[in-house]
Amino acid sequence: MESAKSRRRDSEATAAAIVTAAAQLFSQRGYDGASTREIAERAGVNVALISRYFGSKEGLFEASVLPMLSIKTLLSQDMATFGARIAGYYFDGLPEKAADPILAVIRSSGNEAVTAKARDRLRQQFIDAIAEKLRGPEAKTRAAMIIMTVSGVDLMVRVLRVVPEREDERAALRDRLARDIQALVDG
Amino acid sequence: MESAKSRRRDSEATAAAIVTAAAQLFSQRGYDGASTREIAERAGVNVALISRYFGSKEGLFEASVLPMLSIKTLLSQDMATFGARIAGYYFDGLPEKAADPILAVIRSSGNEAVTAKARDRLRQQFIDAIAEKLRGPEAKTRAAMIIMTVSGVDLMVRVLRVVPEREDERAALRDRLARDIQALVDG
DNA sequence: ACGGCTTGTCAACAACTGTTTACAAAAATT
DNA sequence: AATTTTTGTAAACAGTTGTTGACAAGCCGT
Repeated sequence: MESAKSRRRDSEATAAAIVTAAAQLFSQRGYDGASTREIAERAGVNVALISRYFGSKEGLFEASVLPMLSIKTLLSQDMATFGARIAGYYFDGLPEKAADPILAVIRSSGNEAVTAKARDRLRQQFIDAIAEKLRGPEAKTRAAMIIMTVSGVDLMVRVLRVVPEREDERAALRDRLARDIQALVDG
Repeated sequence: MESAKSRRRDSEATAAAIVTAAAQLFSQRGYDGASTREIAERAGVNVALISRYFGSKEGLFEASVLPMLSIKTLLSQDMATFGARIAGYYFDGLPEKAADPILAVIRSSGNEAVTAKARDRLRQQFIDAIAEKLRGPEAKTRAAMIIMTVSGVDLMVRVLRVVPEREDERAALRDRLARDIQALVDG
């Protein structure tokens, strides 16, 4: 993170620092927009170490963003409150700077090589993972609808930052979102 | 479009060719990913003409992508079939190469200057435009839900190309999408 | 304290970026 | 027909990109 001079030499720690910085910057600027030099600088590390530890920029993307593409934590809790939890995540004080793998994938989608890698993981870790948790008919279809809706929210709220200005309108949208997603969960 | 040599000199026509090529490439690769040289090459035109006619790359983005950010045509028809038309648009033979302004904005979202310009237009031309067409309570909220859902579909289908492999699953998803969007339209 | 291995630094590379400048060719105007 | 204005070309610019190779510094077992 900071002052590499003072830090004792530790390859694991520096590699981890690179991964953390990369996850943030890929989320913020996308794959092409985030330069290796900026990543290295934020990690308090020399640029050349990216090549050394991850082979290439693409290798770093795989090591930093792809492993985060999962919503296991959200799925591990009670599915009866899934809609409310999702809606709350996006509308109740979202952390602006935090690394968001969906954000990273979206902003990197101009790069086909990167997108292809994310695609499979997205299918497994999101749609299939959700479908498994659903009871009732058309589980796969409903899971796809959920992920489409959620990613649309992600897109509007986090990527484009198009949200209602008035507080009551925001609350209304959050509640509606919670209800509609929950309806898809319940079937 | 092609062979500029043979074409008679016509500033309007060449400017239009640049706009067309730009709309395609911005959609495909995003703002940063699409280079001025590639745009010029596709338009069959010298790179320097981009600066001459549009001032800068950003000027070209404004002139090519922003004007397309509208769904007036989809809103001008009978709103009772809105859901089905949207669903059909995405699931019945989508044209891979066609320029898609939403796609362009998504893929350019790493660039804040560009995103800011798109934000306002998106609010006006999409959310507000839809809200005007809706009858019943919570029109604005429902409009926001619609645009979130649709953009989520756009994201999954066009950007990440995550769609069900089996034909019947795709059809089920399309029908479900049509119904759910229509439900939001009807209130 | 010495050798060998790991970890980090520095400078350079070739390729590409958006933009500008000076100039040539074509068209319009006189 | 001569001249001015518009339209297009070519080359260069200054900057950034990802990656690499040679080298220095730190750490370890002996």
